[in-house]
Amino acid sequence: MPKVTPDHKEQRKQTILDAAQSVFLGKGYQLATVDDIAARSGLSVGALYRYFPTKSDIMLTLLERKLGRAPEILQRLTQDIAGAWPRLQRCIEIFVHALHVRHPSTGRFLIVAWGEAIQDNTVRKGLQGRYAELVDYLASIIDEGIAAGEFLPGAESWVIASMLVGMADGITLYWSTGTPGMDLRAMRFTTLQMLRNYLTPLAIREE
Amino acid sequence: MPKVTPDHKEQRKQTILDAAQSVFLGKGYQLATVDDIAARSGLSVGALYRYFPTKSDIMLTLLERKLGRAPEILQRLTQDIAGAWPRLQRCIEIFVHALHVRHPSTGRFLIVAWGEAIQDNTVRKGLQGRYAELVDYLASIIDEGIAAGEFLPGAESWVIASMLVGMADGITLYWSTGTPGMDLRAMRFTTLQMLRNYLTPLAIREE
Amino acid sequence: MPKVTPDHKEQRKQTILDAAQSVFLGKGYQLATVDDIAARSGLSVGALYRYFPTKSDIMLTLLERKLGRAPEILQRLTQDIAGAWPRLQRCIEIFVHALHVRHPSTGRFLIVAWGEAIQDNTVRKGLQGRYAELVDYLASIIDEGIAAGEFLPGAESWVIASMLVGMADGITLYWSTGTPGMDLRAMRFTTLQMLRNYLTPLAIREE
Amino acid sequence: MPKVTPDHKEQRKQTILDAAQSVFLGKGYQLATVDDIAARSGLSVGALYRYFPTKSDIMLTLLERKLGRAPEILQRLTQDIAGAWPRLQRCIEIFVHALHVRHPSTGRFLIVAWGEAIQDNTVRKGLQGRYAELVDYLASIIDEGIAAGEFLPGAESWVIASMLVGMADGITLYWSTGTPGMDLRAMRFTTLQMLRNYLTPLAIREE
DNA sequence: TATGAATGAGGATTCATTCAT
DNA sequence: CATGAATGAATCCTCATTCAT
Repeated sequence: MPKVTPDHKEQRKQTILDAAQSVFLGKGYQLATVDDIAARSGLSVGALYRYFPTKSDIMLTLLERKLGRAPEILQRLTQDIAGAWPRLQRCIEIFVHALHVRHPSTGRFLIVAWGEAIQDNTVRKGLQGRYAELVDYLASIIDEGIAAGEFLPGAESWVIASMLVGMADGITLYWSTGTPGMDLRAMRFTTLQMLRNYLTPLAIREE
Repeated sequence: MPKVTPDHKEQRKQTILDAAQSVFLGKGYQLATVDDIAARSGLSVGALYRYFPTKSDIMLTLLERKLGRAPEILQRLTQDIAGAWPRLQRCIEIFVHALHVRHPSTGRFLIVAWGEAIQDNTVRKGLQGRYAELVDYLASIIDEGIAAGEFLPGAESWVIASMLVGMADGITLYWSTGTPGMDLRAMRFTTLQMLRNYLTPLAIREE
Repeated sequence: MPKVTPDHKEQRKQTILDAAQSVFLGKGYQLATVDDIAARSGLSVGALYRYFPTKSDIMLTLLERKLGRAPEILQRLTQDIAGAWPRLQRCIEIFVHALHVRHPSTGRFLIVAWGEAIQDNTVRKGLQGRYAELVDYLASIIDEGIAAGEFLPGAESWVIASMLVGMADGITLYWSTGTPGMDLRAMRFTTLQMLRNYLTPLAIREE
Repeated sequence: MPKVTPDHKEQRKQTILDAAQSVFLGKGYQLATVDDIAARSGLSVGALYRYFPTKSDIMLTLLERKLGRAPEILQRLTQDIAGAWPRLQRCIEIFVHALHVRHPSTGRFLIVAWGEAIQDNTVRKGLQGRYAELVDYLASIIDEGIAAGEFLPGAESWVIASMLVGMADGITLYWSTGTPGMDLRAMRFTTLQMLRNYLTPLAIREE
């Protein structure tokens, strides 16, 4: 009789992933040892290898769960909002909020992942996939706004979305490493201002 | 017996740094071995250690020379341009140009450096310092524009500059790793458009 | 609750031994893991340890059952044959037949056992004991032939028997590993020819 | 300036191989650790890996040098002997002599190699190749004897040679592990006797 | 100065064995 | 009795750094 097979396994995996993340955040992937992870998770090395065949798989799973789900989550949190502009606005607020309050560690993990992306194709593809999904979603919002006559007709949705995601990740790099003098709130405000200026010119707004 | 003291040493250092960079770009810092660097540079490991006391020092020097000089270079290339807007415009063009044509490897090195920044304070400080210098310079241009009545009086120069540098680095991450579907030219165009809309509202432009 | 005590245990043991043998034949003893054996036998590792206290014990039991019984079996199959020469002839035929048709895997197991004999005294003693028993039995046949005037009086039975067993095992090594170009039938024929020439010289045969 | 490149490297290799052999003879290949070999050779593990890329390569090289050269050596030692029978006789004497006096460890190494042959194709091929070469050489002697009218015309040289080599290796197994009661001298004598009886029947001998 | 052989601690991974359920 | 998760010592191999020549 299997004692716990159903979710006991999932719990263990999660324990390991949590331990791994916290170790990775401290020393990066390469410098983190499997022993470190085992120690932090309270398991033995051997046990760890029952759940992940390789140190690399831990990283990959972490990547998938911590970063890969971002697009889906963002979508879930905003899809019910009416109006392209409010939805876009909400996306940006969520990003800032997440960075600021909710998951400050995710930012650091993004950096660790980028560090590995240089020599690990799977990691690189993972990050690029996440990027594409985020851009797609933001672009779809903008397109919707254009279609609804809410936004400037000629706006290049994909370009704008790319810039937003790029800026988000760039800012994450610095913010997550404690760069002094960053004012996320002001950046959010200015970004929204610029977007509004650009997407909804006077002509439209006045209607 | 006489020769080799003045800049022969500097040449050797540069050879090593070049070799190191190309190795780092391929496997990252941790996975690159000193033997790799020695082999690529055509020198022996022993020789290498005459110029750099530690593998880490190679990285640090590289960081300083390849990334740390960016602010200074940007400044040198643009300081003589008259007018805040043309100068700002030029900065963005230079960035895109550098990414696109001139130093495509610098982008990858930036990623490698970020990977190390997680656990290496010196690297982190280096990256943050570069960030601060770049932001300072861009902000100074904007401030100048405001002072000259060229830009919107209330614009928060430091915030805007932060956003620009953040976006630049974020885009660099993806671009340097060959993310498909990125249109740097269009991004540059749209960025300039947005900035212009924001910084020089109709009221000012009409004057 | 009642059942399983008499020979159920023996059946289990046999299942395990069969599984173990087939695993050993594939990767040798050292490389075979207890998990391998458990998997092949359809039992759990834990169950396996109820029947054998140690991986080593599995090997030892296997050695005893698969190799150690050979002398006894050979004896049983030939003891009723009248005449020393027909009996000797039959022994050689049985050996070739076994190698050829019946138990091709036994040969490979002999090799595995020899591999262990280097560092395991018990295994070594087991193989040497089997050797001694086989030699003893063959020598006893020859001695009988001499006593019966069937064979050359001065023949050194133990020496000849040793040579036969040695040759048998040597040939087994190569045959069991698929060495190309071995003609067991011809070897059997020539061996019998030589033995006959040697043991029953013309003088005797003509009588 | 390379300090010692020419044969310093070969010397080191030999040192390592000697150490490895003595370790292998004691615990077999699998149980022998690289640390064992390093310790016995007086070198560090790291040094060892400068000369052999893998533990397995040490084994393979050893196989080649200690066993693979046997056919060549046998040939060199006997090729100048006139007459097929004297040459065949000498081969057998050399084998017994080698086993007895000169290289008692080679026999044990043969066993270790066989133990690996089960799961290592290269080792298996090596042993089979050595076998084929030895058989070929002995068969060529016999063929020569037949051609010269010295031996029985119908003798199947390859079969006889196979039997001899098989017997040699089989006997080696037992002898090298100290099996009691083996009389190599008597075996040699009886083998020669049998061969002579078989290959040079009275008809030929009387001529 | 330059060389590259040597060092040896450290890291990922395996596996015989135990034991709570 | 059976299960299979857990343990952790042991193994192969790597690599930054040193130093004799």
